[in-house]
Amino acid sequence: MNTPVLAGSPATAEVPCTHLDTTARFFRALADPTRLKLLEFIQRGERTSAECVEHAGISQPRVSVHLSCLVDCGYVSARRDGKKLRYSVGDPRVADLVMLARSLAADNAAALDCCTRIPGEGEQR
Amino acid sequence: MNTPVLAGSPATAEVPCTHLDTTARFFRALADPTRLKLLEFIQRGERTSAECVEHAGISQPRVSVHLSCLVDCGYVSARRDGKKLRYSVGDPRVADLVMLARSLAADNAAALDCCTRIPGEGEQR
DNA sequence: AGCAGCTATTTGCTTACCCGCATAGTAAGG
DNA sequence: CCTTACTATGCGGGTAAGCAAATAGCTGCT
Repeated sequence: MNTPVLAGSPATAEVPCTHLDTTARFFRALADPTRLKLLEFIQRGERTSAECVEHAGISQPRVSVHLSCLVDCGYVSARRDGKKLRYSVGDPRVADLVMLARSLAADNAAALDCCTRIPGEGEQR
Repeated sequence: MNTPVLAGSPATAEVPCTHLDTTARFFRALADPTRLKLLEFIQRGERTSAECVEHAGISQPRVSVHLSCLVDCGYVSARRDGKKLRYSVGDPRVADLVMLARSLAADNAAALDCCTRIPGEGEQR
């Protein structure tokens, strides 16, 4: 399967890592443009999967995985409505977090662009 | 997809999609336990690279890269003091962000753990 | 039950990014 | 200058995680 974010850490598997590891995973869930897009989309109103698929512009399976991840991580909740599932954001702190991040990111947009690639090794294709 | 990000009103307004990539990158910078650890370390007081290396417990080159990333992303700023560079956190919003994330992550720790695991019982690949 | 629509999982490939080790570059001080 | 201390970059390897496409599994309606 392909649970998007989060999988076992490389060298730090069973370390009594306090919140660091958890928080890092938490952030990683938001570190993907697609999930971020979906989250903000759902934030603006309850959405069905189909709407999410269309909004995200990627395949349904991918969206399904991303949504599952967001649900698992507690960002959004799912509710069945007939044949469909409807997703919504339950925790108001999520909005705060995103807003705060957007504010900071906007202020450092130029620098962030510069930081696109950390090491700067072979890339391209 | 690579939009240059046009900085709009931070804490207000509608949300264009422009910032998505930038914000994702912003979160990605915090999606690593090591960087998170360094950030919180620096948050508690100005630190030299050497102190960061010792605190992080990884090689100096790695720490250098992580610190560069944090600086590039605007989380911390560097100041030269004699031969050394001293790092500190300038923006109070950083602390807010981390605290908010920790709060949310703590509440969803179980779910996050679940998302961490690989679905199949056995091995992955 | 059987069909149709919606959602989740599997497979295979590719890229991103973590690490340590070795080394190159640069700013201070003698 | 030249040396030394500090910081940054290059290389190679390994793992996580992204995507598309095909497919399996549910759920509700007729």
